[in-house]
Amino acid sequence: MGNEPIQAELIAVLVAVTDGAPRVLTIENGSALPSGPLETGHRSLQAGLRAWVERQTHHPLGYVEQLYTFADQQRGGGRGISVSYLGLTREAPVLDPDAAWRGWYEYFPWEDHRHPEGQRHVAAIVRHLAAWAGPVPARQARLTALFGAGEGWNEELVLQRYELLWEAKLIPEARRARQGAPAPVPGLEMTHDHRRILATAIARLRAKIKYRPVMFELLPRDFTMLELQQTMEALAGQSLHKPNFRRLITQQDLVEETGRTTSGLAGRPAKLFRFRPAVLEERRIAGSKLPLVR
Amino acid sequence: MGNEPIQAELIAVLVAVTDGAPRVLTIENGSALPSGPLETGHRSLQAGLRAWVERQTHHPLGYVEQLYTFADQQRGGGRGISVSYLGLTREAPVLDPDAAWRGWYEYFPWEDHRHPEGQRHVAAIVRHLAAWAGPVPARQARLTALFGAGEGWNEELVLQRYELLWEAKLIPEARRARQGAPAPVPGLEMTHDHRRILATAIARLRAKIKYRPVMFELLPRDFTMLELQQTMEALAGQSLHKPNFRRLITQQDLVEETGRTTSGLAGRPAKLFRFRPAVLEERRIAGSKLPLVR
DNA sequence: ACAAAAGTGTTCGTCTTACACCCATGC
DNA sequence: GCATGGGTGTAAGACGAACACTTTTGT
Repeated sequence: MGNEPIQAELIAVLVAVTDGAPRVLTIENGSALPSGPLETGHRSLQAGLRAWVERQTHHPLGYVEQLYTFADQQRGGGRGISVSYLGLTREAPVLDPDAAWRGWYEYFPWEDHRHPEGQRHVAAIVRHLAAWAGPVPARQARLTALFGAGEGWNEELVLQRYELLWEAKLIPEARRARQGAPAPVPGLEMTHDHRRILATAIARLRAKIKYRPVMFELLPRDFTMLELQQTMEALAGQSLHKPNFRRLITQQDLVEETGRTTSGLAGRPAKLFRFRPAVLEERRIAGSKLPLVR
Repeated sequence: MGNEPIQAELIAVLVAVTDGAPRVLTIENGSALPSGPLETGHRSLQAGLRAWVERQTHHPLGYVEQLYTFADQQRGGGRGISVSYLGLTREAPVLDPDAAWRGWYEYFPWEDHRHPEGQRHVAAIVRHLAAWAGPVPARQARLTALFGAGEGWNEELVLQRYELLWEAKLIPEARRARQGAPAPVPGLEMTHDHRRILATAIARLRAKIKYRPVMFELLPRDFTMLELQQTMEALAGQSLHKPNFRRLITQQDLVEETGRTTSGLAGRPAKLFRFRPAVLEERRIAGSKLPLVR
C-alpha cells in the first residue's frame, strides 16, 4: 500500500465554566492548547486521551468528544497528524506551573454577546470586513449572514466567523509575513492553528447544548436554576430569558428538586436542583433548547 | 516527546442516491469500504482524499466531510490510525472490477422505514433485545428510546442502534468467536469496523440534510419536486408528506423554477426546478427540515 | 420599606401538521 | 372515464416569546 510512518499527537480542549465564565486549559502562558503524544496500548484514542489528561491534571474528565483530525508540518519537516478532542470538566487548581485556565472569550472577544462590549467588537469588525468585501455580492452576503446586525446573530457559527476573519487577513496568525502590523481584531493569539481548534470546540459545544444535556458535566451535583442558566449563557455567549428558561428545563424533566435551598445571599433563597439519574445515564437522546431574550 | 511513527490510512464512504435508493461504493464483493494510504504532499487531509478518490473513480467528488478518526491494529501487529470521510456524488460506472455500488439498506435493513418490511425487521430485533434487556430498567429504557415502537422513531440514531445491537451480540462482526452461529439480525457484514463507519456516515447525513442543503450534490442539475423528495426519503429512510414538503422547500427559497417540465410519464407533467445559485455558493447557513408523515 | 432574586400565569403570534380538495396528463 | 402524479388552500394545534405580576428573603 505504500503507507509511510508518520508522527501523531493528541490536542485537548478542556473546558470548564467557573463563575459564569467559560474557561479553557492552556499552556505556555496561554499561547497553546495542551497536547501530547499518541500513546500505544490503549483500547481507543479516546481512552488514551482520557488517561493522559487525568494523569497530567489529576482530575477526572467527564464528557469527551473528538473534534477534528488534520495534517500538519511537524518539527523537522516531516508530516504529522493531530487529533483534537473536546473534554468537559470542572475547574481545579493545576499543578503544572506552565498550565493555566483562561477565559475563552479572551481569544474570541466578539463571541460574547452577554454584554454590550461584544456588540461593539462586532461593529468594529464589520467595518473592517465591509472594506474587505467591497462591492462583491458573495462577500457581502457572507458578511451579513455571519456577522449580521443584532437579530440574526447565530451563535453556532463560531468557526465560520473565524475562517472569514482569517480569509480577510484580520487574524494575526494569518499574516505571519507582515510582522509588526497592529492586530486588526482584538483577542489573544495562539500558536499554529490552536485558536482555530478552540473555535471548533466552542462551535461544537454551542450546538451540542441545544440537543443534549452535557451541562451537568460542568456543574456541581446540586445547583440552582440561575447557576444552570448562567452556565448555558456563558457557553452560548448570549443572555437568556429567565422565566422561560426555567420552564423549558422543568418541562423536559431534566432536573429534580433536592428539597434544599440556598441561603445567605441577596434575594429569595433558590431551590437546589440536581440532574435526574435517567439523564445522567441516558444522555443519548434528550436535549435542551435556548429561549433567547430580545 | 516520545512520538512513535505509526501507519495512517484514509477510509471513504462515498454516497449516491439512484432511483430512490441510497448507494455506497464498496470493494471486495461488498465486504469493505474503499481505503487508501495517507499521501504526503497535499494541502490537507481532505485535499488528499479528494485527489485519491477522483483518481480512482474518475468522477468529481462534491461535498466531503470528515467522519471520525480511530486507532486500530494494523496488519503486522503495529498500531495504525484510520481517518474516515463521507463524500457525496452521483453514481457513475466504476472501472475497478473489484468496486461496486451497493444499497446501504442491504447493510442496515432495519433502518428503512419507507416500506412495512423495515417495521417488521424492527419488531424482530426488539424481540431479541427484550430477551437481552431482561428486567434491567436501564437496558429497557435504552431499548425503547432507540427502537421504540412507531411514533418515537428517531432516524438519526443509526449509530446508537448499531452499538446497542453490537453490545447485545446481535451483530455477527461482534461475535467472531462463535463461528457458525446464524446471524441474529439481517444485513450484510463488513470487515473490521467498516459497517460501523457506514452507520456513522448514515447518521451524519441524516442529521445534516435537516439543517444544510447538501441534497443538491446527489441530484442532477434539474429535478422535479418528487425527485427531490424521494432523495430525502431515501436518506432519511422515512416517507414524507408531499404537500408540506413542497411548501417547506419553496418557503426556504432553496430552489427556482427552470420554466421547463417533464413529459412522457404517467400523471400530470411536473415543473423542473434547480437549486438557486445563492444556495450552491452559500451552503453554510440555510437548511431544511423534514415534515414527517403519520 | 425597599432592593434583589425566585418563581407563576397568561396572552399573542408563529410555525407545524394534517386534511380536503382541484388540476393536468396518459391510456 | 379513471388512474396517476402535480399542486393549492386552510384550519387545528403545538410551541415559543414576551409581558405582567406575586413571593420570599436580606438590609
